[in-house]
Amino acid sequence: MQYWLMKSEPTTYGIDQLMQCPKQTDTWDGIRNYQARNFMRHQMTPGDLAFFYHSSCQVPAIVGTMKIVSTAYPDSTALDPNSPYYDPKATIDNPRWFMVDVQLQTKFTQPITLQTLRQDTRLQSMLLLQRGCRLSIQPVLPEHWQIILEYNCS
DNA sequence: GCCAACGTTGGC
DNA sequence: GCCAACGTTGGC
Repeated sequence: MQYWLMKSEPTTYGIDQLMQCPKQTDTWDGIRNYQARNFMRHQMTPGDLAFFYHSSCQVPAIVGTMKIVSTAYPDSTALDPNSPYYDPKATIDNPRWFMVDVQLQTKFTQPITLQTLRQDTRLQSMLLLQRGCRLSIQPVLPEHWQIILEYNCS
């Protein structure tokens, strides 16, 4: 069982959209970065938990938690010419990109902002906080997971 | 909107 | 396989 952090721009797909889905479950599609894809393909397991992170917005923040509820399978948006995530190099036989299903677990009453995370010296080694880290799916250490969750109780 | 940092592409 | 050029991410 592993912990993750998954980024999304709220103007494209925010936590409220996930909340409104049937069973609060949806596909996490559109990942077009090999490192992020490989995490999904080879390391994510149903039952893993992930932070939902809002990026490229006024207040970048962790806004809730999700559960991974499927293994990785081909990302259909890569095959759809009408999708903004269309990739002409993807084929049925060689899908190139993958996605997983996620289910919303909790939406935090207060977003835990990037600024808050940066101020906590215990979190200094988090990938998210490293200079220039653009990885949109990244592992989170169990101790970091716990520390961050405590912010939701205070 | 700026720009630093990073990832990808493609010629050689 | 190198690396310059280009595209993207994402905080500020």
